Amino acid sequence: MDFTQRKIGSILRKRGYKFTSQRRAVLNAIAQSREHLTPAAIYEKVRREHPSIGLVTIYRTLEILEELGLICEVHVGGSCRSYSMRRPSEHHHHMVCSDCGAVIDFVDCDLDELEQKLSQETGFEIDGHLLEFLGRCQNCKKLARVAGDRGKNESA
Amino acid sequence: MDFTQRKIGSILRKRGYKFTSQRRAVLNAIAQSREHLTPAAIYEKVRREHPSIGLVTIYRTLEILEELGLICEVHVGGSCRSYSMRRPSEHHHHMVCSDCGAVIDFVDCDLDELEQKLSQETGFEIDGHLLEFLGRCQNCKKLARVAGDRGKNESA
DNA sequence: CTGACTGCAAATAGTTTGCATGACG
DNA sequence: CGTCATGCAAACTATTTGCAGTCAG
Repeated sequence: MDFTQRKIGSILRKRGYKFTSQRRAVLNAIAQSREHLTPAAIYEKVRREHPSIGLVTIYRTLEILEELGLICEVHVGGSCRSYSMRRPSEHHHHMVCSDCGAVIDFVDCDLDELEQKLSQETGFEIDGHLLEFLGRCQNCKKLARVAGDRGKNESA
Repeated sequence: MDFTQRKIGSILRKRGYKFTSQRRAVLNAIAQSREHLTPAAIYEKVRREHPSIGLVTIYRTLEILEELGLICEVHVGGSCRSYSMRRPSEHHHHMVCSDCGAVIDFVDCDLDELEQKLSQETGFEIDGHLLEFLGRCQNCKKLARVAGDRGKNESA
């Protein structure tokens, strides 16, 4: 992880926020998961080590963390509010597994050229883009193949 | 518009759905707007000519229209549930104006190469992608410039 | 200490479901 | 005519807000 707890703490404090145990727990939950998590999922995770935490706190913490750019949203696939850690200052995109929800980041996108072309053609002033690939990760692909071999009769 | 009312009617009927005046109205509302509309916005629009329509009907109609591929969702920018007409059978993407909400479609995306590369590197089996550009359309750009010239003091 | 943070309960907003009536084909 | 669609009310889910007690700095 590129952002250490310590570093995050100081980022929060610099902005006048406090680094409470709840916020630490939320951050941990997100950082420890390679998947993107919904507020509810984060709540469940955090509750294990912090049974008294309220869902409200999750929402408020997510709002702050996003404002500070410490986490970022994932869009593809149903729920529109899932979060994962952001690698510092990297412009990046997501590849989302539609089966297990795993998210792989990648940096590589050659959209500048397209961006310029579109900008010229349409007169748009382009601020940014959202690029996400949706598919199946290696693991789920394997699992699906096995299940497929076994379940050739019960195909719905 | 590439889908005529008539054609849409027959598409619906082919699938066992009926082409009611409410569905026609919803379709009209979406087709007549170059912007993407939220269910609530569609509701308001449709109510003008169809005061007794229920919001529920909007939701149910949108579900069907999306299932049939007649409309498609836009993601970028706050609300996660906005719809616009889909040009038939075109794989396309959106350019969304963050000021006025205008959506311009474009077809051109050279992501196959990137897709293959990512697929090889990560083992993902990629099903599709979501690509949206966010920016300011020509018109809003102009307006902003004028406002900016006038309001150089009152910048909030 | 003091202001920011937390958890609770309640308020909102957005979306879905059950049901009796009404309209399409 | 039968089936699917509609509109209403109510149920749900997700998210936000108000408030009094609590905690970090």
